[in-house]
Amino acid sequence: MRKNFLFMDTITNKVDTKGRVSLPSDYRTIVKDLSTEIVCYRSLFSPCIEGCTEELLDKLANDIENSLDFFSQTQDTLTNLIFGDAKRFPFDSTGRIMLSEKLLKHASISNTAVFVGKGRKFQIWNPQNWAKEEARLRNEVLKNRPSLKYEGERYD
Amino acid sequence: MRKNFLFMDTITNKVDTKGRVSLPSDYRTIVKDLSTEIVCYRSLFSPCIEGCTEELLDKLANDIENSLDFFSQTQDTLTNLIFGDAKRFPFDSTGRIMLSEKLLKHASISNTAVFVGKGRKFQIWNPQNWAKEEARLRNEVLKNRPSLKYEGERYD
DNA sequence: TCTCAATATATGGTATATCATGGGATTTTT
DNA sequence: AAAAATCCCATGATATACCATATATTGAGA
Repeated sequence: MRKNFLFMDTITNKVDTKGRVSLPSDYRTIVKDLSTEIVCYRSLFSPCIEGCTEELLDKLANDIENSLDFFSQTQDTLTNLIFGDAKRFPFDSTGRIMLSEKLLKHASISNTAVFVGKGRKFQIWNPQNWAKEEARLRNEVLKNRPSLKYEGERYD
Repeated sequence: MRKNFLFMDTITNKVDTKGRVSLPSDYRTIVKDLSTEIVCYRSLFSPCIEGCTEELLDKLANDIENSLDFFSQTQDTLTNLIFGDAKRFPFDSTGRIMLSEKLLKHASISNTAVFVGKGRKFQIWNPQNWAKEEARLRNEVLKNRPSLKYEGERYD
């Protein structure tokens, strides 16, 4: 897995009538040396779209493949949901992608989309929903400061 | 195993009176440099058709052959069933395949087929059945959030 | 610190290419 | 000879590529 690339910052862009949005240029440069597309899917737990490089999903596919769990049930469930939903979104020379109806609906996005960096991934939110969610998250963190455990290999 | 090919997304295509279906173009490009056919077989656990590249089945055969795994006996049985059922389905210049009666019946497909990406594999469902199955899976995931953790990365 | 020019990025609109699908012609199978 | 499978062409819908304009960001000079 390539290191030193992180989706960061929060950027607000317009969605036109055809569903086109400019992918923030910072995000584009992350992918550029590999390809000209990004992968998006409906978040399983939030009303937003999630995005990442195909590289990340490819790694997931590999790990599953090599775990000798070709027939495992849990793998089955999750791979169905993630790969079944994920789709490549190529961006043209002007840097736009065309989000599908399904994705836009899931995130309640119509005119405006907010890109929120999340490290190896990013999310796309409806502006109002993101404002609320961010407030909620900040509040939660203040209340019970969670530990960022490194031994357990969880960084989220 | 070749990198960077993933069956993704969910695509709905028609099955015409002759039994022809367009293999989604994204799926075709995955196979194109190798061949012009895809392998399909009846899913062992769901009322759907499964598809993959011949390459993947080849890898499966190899893995079983070289496995010292204690449970490989079970894997062996399952593999037998798959190889007994699997068949190559060539697609023509317009990208269509003709699924067999046996497969269509197993998945209860008549007019419409839904292609569901699954990483290195994909599935073909009856539309109603897939809708139900997807709902079920999403529900299950929401109830008891399983972790898809591999070497510190989270994919969900 | 401010202003203005230069550059990069975002957005709107239009032309072009691609894909799914229907139908007919040709070949193969039984 | 009949049935089935394969191939090939035509078409409408839709996504993609491209060009043009607007907006924002950056940097230099005062």
